[in-house]
Amino acid sequence: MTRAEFPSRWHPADFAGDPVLTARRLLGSTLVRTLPGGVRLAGRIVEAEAYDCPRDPACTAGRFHAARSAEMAIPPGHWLFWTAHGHPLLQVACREAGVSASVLIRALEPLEGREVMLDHRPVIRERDLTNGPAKLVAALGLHPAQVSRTPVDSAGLHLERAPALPDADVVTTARIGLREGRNLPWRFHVRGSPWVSPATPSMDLLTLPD
DNA sequence: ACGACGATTCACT
DNA sequence: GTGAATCGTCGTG
Repeated sequence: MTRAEFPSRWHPADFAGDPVLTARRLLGSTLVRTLPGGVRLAGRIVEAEAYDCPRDPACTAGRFHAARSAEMAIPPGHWLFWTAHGHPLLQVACREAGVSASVLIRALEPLEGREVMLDHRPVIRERDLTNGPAKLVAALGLHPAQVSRTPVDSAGLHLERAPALPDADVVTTARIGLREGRNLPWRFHVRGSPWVSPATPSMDLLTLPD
């Protein structure tokens, strides 16, 4: 029963460390949603960001994370949803329970279940299907109440591990949509992928302090 | 109870 | 590129 499955899955214990390293390492892995009937919706992770309180200005300066006790209580390796502008965003809790650290999955390259995803989220241009954090949640038909707080190797939503991408295939940039913490290079995406979020081009050229 | 504020998206110009 | 919609969360009264 405990023999390794192939392809191997990410397990909760894999998220006990630094969310920045984890976000980088997650690129290339596959996010799989298995519908009740057994149909698989899957996408390759091509963009991810890290959040890491309290050293993260995006959290501390703001009173934001501090009071979201429900999110902070989530143990590492479990799914959670941050909401912004009314949209639920899929993340994985990192470090340890009680600490607000996480990886935000920002974009996918659709691999399986394209028809169903298009049904969930009708779009004109195919590339708009999953090229944003709230878009991929909609395309996969994820509902926070059902998924939040479940482990990353759950039957309904799990992660299939891929070999780490070489540095040459990864672009590191500042995070998107923040006021504070813009100087931190905590966003990663697959170089040249047409499936990353539209905000990418300008961010690529951003100069980061050392 | 009320108002301000986004870890976004969409429709425009 | 600019601006509006949107709604749950959080701070204040």
